[in-house]
Amino acid sequence: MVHIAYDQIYRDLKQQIENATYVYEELLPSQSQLVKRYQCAHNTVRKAIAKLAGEGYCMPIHGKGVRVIWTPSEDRNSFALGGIETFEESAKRNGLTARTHVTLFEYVTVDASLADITGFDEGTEVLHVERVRLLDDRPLIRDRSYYRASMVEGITPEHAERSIYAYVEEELGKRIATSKRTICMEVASESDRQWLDIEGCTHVACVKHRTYDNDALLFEYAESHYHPAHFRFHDTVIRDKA
Amino acid sequence: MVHIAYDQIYRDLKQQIENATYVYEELLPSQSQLVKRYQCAHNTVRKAIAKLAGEGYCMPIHGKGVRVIWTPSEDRNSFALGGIETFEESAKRNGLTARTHVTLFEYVTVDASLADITGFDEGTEVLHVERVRLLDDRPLIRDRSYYRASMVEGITPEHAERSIYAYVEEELGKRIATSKRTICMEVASESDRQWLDIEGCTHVACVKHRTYDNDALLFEYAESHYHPAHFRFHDTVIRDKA
DNA sequence: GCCGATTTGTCCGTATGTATC
DNA sequence: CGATACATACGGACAAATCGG
Repeated sequence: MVHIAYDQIYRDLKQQIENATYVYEELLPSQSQLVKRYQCAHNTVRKAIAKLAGEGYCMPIHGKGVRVIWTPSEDRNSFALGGIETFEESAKRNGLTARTHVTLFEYVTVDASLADITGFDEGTEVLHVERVRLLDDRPLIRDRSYYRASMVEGITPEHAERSIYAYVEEELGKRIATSKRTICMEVASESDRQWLDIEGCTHVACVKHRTYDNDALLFEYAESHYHPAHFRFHDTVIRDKA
Repeated sequence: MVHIAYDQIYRDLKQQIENATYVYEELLPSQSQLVKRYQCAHNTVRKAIAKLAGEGYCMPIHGKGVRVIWTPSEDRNSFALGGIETFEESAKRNGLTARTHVTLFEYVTVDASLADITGFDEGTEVLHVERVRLLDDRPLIRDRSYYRASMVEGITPEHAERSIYAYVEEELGKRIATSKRTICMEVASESDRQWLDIEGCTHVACVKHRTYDNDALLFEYAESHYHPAHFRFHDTVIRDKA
């Protein structure tokens, strides 16, 4: 007997919601019906529904059913995982072409203050990379990143021009797994004014994140400064029943 | 036999991580050990760990163990569910007192353009409330909200001065369940300049959200405009294995 | 208000697959 | 290769909420 993965059921239902097979405010077939349809266990269906609910497609109602809360206008597919619009998507949305410019590429040793900011232990060797992202030659995002040097061996500025993640995943066989972020607004700094095209903007959107590799060890700390007009974030919150 | 809820295990482990019983980069006891300790099923332990992982406390590594990735400096308790710092928490963090001022309280019928923005059907009766949140008498957040009128019957401006959520949950017995958000930066509008203390700021942080009640029906649409210095958001992203 | 059918929510115990060491 | 540890799935049981008669 071949198992139908919960992920299959998840993708199937997701497509049917986007297809309008099941529409906004409608109830999905009951879990027991889905169990029959997919010839699987109760828990397997539930896992698929939980994933859909976490992405804002539906919402289970105890004793009643699972209601669709997704509308066609929400094209969440165009957003990458995590909710923040990627640079390329922002480019596409605005009909522009994207480019990356590396402004700094050097190895440093983490001191006390940098340790506090980045989360790397003092004394750790890290690669410090600064990049500017351009849309149609307008510089709109500035990244300052620190990578644990032992995890990006053999990397060159050319890799940084393209995608460091791609290098790490494809060349080194590592996987980026979990990321913790803080989003806030910051007063535009001198460097922001120097590198970004933010005339008439007093503030920039700032995303700070710590990223862990497939071994759950801190791999990267980064701060991204966005032109206010080029930052968007999507999210779905499910409230606890406590 | 009394069942030990997965939520108990979740809270227990969470506390032990915050207690430094298990510390950063350490592996938690294996799931089979936890099964013995809590006298429960494998799935129950897994559900607790999944919840912790979703909140950035730990990260399971296939074939290896579950690693703690939480550090004491992350006081995520001070943030309410959902990652956005609440008004009261922001007040506490800055040692200030919070107050709410209702600037508008009227019933309207949803027209086409409002329907597009809010997600309510055209013709729906909604309560339009505008409020300003003050910290030590400095106005820093402006809310424009639309509530489905049939879901907030009997509400008064006095309720809005305190907490509409509290009224809805305690008086009407409704529960707010799921919320979908978009975060972006917007150019400060005339109203923002009129009501908020944002001198020297060209932009405000803007959070738009649609909230669904315990019946999974759209209950509220709201836009909150934040003073740039008073907006913070926390998040943990877990990457798919696809 | 009560009862019974339906539906979601939680948990158990077991089996098997897969990655790490 | 074997032992360990996480990942997925099954089938059954019961609890809790909803709804209609």
